[in-house]
Amino acid sequence: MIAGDKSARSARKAKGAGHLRRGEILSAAERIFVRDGYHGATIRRIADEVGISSTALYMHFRDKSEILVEICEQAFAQLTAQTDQVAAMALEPTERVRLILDAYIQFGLDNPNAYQLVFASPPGALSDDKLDALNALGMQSYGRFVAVLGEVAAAGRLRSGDVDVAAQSLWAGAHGLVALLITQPRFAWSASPAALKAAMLDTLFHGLIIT
Amino acid sequence: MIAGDKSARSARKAKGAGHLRRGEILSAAERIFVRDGYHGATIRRIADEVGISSTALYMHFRDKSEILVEICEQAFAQLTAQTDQVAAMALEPTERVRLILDAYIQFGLDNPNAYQLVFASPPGALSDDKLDALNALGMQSYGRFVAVLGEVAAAGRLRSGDVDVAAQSLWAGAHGLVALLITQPRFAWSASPAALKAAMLDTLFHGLIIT
Amino acid sequence: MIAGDKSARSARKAKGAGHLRRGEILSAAERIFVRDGYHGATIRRIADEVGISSTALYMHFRDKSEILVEICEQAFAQLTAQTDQVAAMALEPTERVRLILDAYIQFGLDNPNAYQLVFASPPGALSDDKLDALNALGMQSYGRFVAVLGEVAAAGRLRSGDVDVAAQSLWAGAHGLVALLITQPRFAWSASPAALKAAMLDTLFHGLIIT
Amino acid sequence: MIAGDKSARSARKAKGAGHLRRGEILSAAERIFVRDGYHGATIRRIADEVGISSTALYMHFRDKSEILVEICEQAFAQLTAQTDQVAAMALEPTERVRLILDAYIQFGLDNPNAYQLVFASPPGALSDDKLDALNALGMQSYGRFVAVLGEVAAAGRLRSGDVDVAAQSLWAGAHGLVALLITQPRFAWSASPAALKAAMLDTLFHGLIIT
DNA sequence: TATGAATGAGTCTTCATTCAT
DNA sequence: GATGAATGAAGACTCATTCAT
Repeated sequence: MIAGDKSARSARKAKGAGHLRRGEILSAAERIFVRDGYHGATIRRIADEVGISSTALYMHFRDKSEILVEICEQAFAQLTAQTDQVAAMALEPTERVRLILDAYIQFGLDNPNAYQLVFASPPGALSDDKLDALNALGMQSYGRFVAVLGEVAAAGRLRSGDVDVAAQSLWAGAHGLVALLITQPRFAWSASPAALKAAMLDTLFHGLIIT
Repeated sequence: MIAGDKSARSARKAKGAGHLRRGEILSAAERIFVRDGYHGATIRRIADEVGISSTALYMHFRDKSEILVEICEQAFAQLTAQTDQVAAMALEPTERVRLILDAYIQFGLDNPNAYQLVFASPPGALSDDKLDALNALGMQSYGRFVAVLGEVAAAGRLRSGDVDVAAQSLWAGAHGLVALLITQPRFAWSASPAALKAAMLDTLFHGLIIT
Repeated sequence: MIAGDKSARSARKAKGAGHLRRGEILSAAERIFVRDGYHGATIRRIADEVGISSTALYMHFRDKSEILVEICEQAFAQLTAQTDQVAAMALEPTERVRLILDAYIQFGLDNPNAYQLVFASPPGALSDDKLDALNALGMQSYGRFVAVLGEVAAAGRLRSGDVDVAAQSLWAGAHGLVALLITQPRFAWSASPAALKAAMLDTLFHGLIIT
Repeated sequence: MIAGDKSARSARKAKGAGHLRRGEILSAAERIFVRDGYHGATIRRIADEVGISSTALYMHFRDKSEILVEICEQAFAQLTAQTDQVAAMALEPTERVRLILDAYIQFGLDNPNAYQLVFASPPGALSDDKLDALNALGMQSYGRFVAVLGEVAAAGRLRSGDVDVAAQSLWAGAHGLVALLITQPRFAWSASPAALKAAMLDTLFHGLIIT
């Protein structure tokens, strides 16, 4: 039913200005989610930011969590597309792994809002159903990544034996940098985000991959 | 718990009683912060968990954020003490660096509540003043860590030239693992937290430090 | 229903189209009034049930209460017609009184929705004007009934002296059964509605009318 | 748990002024329920009537339906007590049956508010659990009544064979009068409520009971 | 005739906080 | 040191209704 609803709604909105409003709301919500966190992003504040009444939000989204979910879905879709693109490049597997991670970190820095939503949404914000759905989406991108890393392992270029553990270490390293840069803007970082990203990738690659 | 309360009542005029209450409140608050997130941890729920009226909380803490701050302070104090202890050990600097990071990760896994509070407290929860104070505390522990890493660099054992960048990479790597393990319990981790911790430390050390 | 709509569109300028819609809306509203009560019957739900937009309802009815009123009017018209028909039969007055009451109860059981609306519409739902108008309609049917009962009295067959009091007792008895059967479906009724109806009529007749 | 809660709350309130407030709220709510119906009786209006903030209501009642339930419970308790008292009188069974019904009707006329709440609470107002609980309470009073009517039957004084059907007819008759008098104040009643009550009881008794 | 978009008032409920006792 | 009662502000959400198209 939900799926039916949605397809009906997209059909409706495709022909009119509804699409625009939906987009406006999503980006306003994203902005506020970042600035004030999930609970600070109240329906009223989002509506104010868009310049409409709070009631009007309910014409476009069933409830508050639907806004959150949609933002995450968009972000994940983008991430997966980006990962797919890099994974399909005609390059050495090790280079592709590095590019994927590079793009991942860059994505996090470019979309701190969505990134935080996905990786640090507060307990209770989303129902288990929605969390599961979101997790499944996240797995798509991660799956691509592990596949390429598998190629590296198959080529005998992985220092550690276990592909999964290696993948999780790389992911954790990338995530750590994104997360800290986002949540600790007051920290006295000693270099630009780009430089820190490069340093982190160097570290992880020296650490894990035989070049 | 309620029974405990009552038995304590006979001794409530004893000098230390207020202190005990404060401690009870702090640990109750910490428990709930973890379970329900910052916004889920309401004054009433904390008071119920302790077994006192919500009004009574205000006899011990000026407001909700003060509870939060105190939890963070305790956590940081513990972290700093632990870092100091390791830093003072009679070991090779590289070994001390590794032990510090190991203890850091372990601390995060053991105190996910406080850890999240400190490194992912929702925007708006704390005033800028309090954030600054907390940051200063955090710097103590971080400063110890950088000092030891400086010894490593001085011994020419640092692959990268910049001590600060190296420190930040190591921190980010450690933080990433803690953060993901805490916030993604649904993920299909391929090894135990301890094993993942070891793998991450290996990676970071192979990557950054000349052994 | 939507398909039906579209096929009707070619003929929409035909005189009766508006009338059909009106009827559709009324029966949808009636259905929902029963299921969800007056306040549960929202404009949107009615519109959804019909398969049109909520705005479209306002092309046929000035506001929500107008729908309510019209349903009641229809019900009363039906009740009056039915009463008239029985009252005109070539039967003993006592038999006609009984048939009228029988039909009244049956009407209530067959149209619990409308019946409740008329006899238990929630305060505030209707303006005083509309209530007066509805009352006047109700009086038509009641008037017919009293007239026939007058014939019974004229024939000296009424145990009690006062025709009006007798009429009101009979009405109350009939109403009581309808009302309880409608509002207390969870009660452990010991017989079918039809049997209870017969029992109630027997009681009232033994009680009031000399046979 | 609910039971535990309640007993704790009564214990708390028993010693202070809370009891008074609770009572004030209940009677204010009852007044408004009558005047405006269940949905018209909003938390805010009730609070205004009492002269407190709407928030304060939640100190005394978990939610709106709890107020409703408590009113009904009180009414039922009163009704049961009254029925018990009459049922235990040293009178002929037939006289006791009549007195019970008389008191029942009088109770409805004296407490139109609670009466309507119990016998015409709108769908959706109460959860099934609460409805069941209320029904069980109602059955107590009804059970007493049926017992006395059983004595009448045992004495061979019941015109109809089935005690249950007879009881339900009597109940319906009594209810009908109460319901109409309450909901149709605009009707041109030809006698006082007391007179109509007497007439109704005469009718029902002539109809059902052999004197 | 019909609609999508919008709105202001209002729903119940929960929050952190205060005050008299 | 502790409490019950209270409150104003705010939370998400729904309502009947309107208006431009």
